[in-house]
Amino acid sequence: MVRVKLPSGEWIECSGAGRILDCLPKGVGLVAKVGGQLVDLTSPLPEEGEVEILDFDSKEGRQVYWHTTSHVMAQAVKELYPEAKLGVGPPIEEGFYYDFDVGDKAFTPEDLKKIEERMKDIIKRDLEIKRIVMSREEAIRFFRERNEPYKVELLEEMEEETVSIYQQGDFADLCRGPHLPSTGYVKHFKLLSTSSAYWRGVETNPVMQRIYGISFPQEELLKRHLEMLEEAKRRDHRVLGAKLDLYSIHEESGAGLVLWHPKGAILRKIIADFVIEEYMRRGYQLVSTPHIARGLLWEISGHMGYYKENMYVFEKDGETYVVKPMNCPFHILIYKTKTRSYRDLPIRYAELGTVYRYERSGTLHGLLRVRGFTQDDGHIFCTPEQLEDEILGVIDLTLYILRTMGFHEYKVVLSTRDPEHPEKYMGTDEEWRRAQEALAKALEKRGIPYEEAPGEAVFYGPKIDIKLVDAIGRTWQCTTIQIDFNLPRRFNVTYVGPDGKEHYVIMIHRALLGSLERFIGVLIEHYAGDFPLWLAPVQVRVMPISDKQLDYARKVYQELKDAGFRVELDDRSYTISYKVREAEEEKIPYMAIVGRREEETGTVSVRRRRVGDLSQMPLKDFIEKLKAEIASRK
RNA sequence: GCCUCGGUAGCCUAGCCGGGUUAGGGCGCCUCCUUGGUAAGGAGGAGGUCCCGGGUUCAAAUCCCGGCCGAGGCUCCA
Repeated sequence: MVRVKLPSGEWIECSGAGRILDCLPKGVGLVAKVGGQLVDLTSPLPEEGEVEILDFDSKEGRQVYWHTTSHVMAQAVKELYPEAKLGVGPPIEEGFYYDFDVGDKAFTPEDLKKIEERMKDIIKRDLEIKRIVMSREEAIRFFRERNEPYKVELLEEMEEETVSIYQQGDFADLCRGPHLPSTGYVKHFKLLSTSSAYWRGVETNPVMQRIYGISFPQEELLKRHLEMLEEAKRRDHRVLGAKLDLYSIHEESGAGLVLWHPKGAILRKIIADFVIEEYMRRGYQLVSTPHIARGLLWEISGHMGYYKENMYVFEKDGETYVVKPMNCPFHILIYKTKTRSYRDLPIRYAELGTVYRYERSGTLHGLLRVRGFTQDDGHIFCTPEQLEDEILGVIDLTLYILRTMGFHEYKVVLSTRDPEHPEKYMGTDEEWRRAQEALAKALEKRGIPYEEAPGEAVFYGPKIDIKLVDAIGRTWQCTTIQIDFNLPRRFNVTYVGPDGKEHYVIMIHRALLGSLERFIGVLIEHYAGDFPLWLAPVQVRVMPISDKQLDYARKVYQELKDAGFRVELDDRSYTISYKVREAEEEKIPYMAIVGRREEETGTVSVRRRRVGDLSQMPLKDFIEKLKAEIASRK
């Protein structure tokens, strides 16, 4: 007797020698979980114990669904282009892809249509998907016969002695599985894009053609997903950035170098002022350091060795200089101007430091990936005992800032060292143990769920990365909190302990917004350009109904300006409808409309963007209303 | 850097496949009329190296080759 938990939460009981699938109500479930292990619904029912059935509402269910769709796509491609060689085809965060070696060919949109048609046909055939277990040797022979060299290469590098192959009709793929019971399980799908990718992501390897797609069990879900992709396009910060007149990037001045226009510059200043003020409140001291430094500094820091490719280096009078790619060495030099006692620690330096890093041209992307950017950088020098409290402080500060900026959901990753290869890392075992523990404990104390990523730490220390989730569910990496065992040694950064001896400080690098450029890019997409009042580059536009009210409009404008608001006057001789339409499109939060009636009563008619007319009110009341809304930062 | 796709006025875009009058439209800009009460008032006008170079042709925005630039990916990362 086996207890089976259905996706609905309901339990049923099964027994017998059949497949798991046979005891389920028709159409229920995509994959099963037995003893923590995902298995095919077509696998035999265990004799006893519990089986959990998963459907598309679970992450695992979706992954299996997408994985099978990728096999269906691969089968369609093989049927249409028999010469295509299979690469790999996994499910991803949102959908799936499959890589093919098709020689010089590239898939066109018309090819995708053809492939989609063939996929529909394969789904209609409702081919049974069979799991076949064989020895690795057998599998190598199998794929060699089928002329699939990439599969053979994968197999030759595997350590397992037996492997599984999934077969549907004439199509077979090396695959761990599990998969859906038959191709008919795939319902609604769409091939989204093509690109090239190197075999196994290595530049010297052959180029393969990748096709991305997505699938859903209900048409409605597919429709919604495609709408979400449209929505993401609508929010593109590069389009909005131009439309809202925030910034531009020019061929003449260089790719990846941002020119902030008045409206973008003010947005940048509002954000910068906000974070600096908050830093000062929390015990940071502001420092400021130059844009260039002698090469010597970067020799000491080690960047000349392992980071040289990314640095802008130049010569003057036979001396090498470097445009700074980081701020930390400067902050260290400031720290080192005095002998520091443990009583002086922690010392927290902050700087909005503009750094320059050479990035390959293909990687540049609007504001999200640039070559010159301003980090909201900070370095904390502390003792090992202080580490946990400092991390707590940084986490609290980060969450406060991100929440204020309108982000309420996060994904947190704790990157730790690879326990198998401690020799790849700087610092002692004790330091690593202590640091990793401090990071984990701080997260736990705040009840923040996180994912641990062993082996993902950089060589100089463990780190916490915070990815924020935006209004339409996409994640963006901004915040990083890193512990550094390397630079204190290279620069001999120490403090005198209670024992009268010198000890290396613990150094924490932290950038909370990451960079102003990237953060503003994310912010534009998050709000779709429709910023809350406290961030809006223009908060109010005063609009006279006709030229007869120009004098009164100027007076209103001046009073609002004197009250400290970011205000504009639309003194053009256009109709009010036209001015309203334009202000709405420019996403200006408030319109102060003044006509004869307002002039006579000393009032303004207030219109809130996207809401409409809020009716006439005394100018004083409007000012109070604005002040309250700005103070709420909502 | 590599692969794919693209490049027509400040911006968006038709024309390109099947070469053939002065390259068409919209926004914006300028001038004039209009002074209008909450998402486009009307008329007129200016504005183009059709990315650049070469080739094919009687004829090239259109076809071919090379280059430059951009976008989407790969890779990397804040």
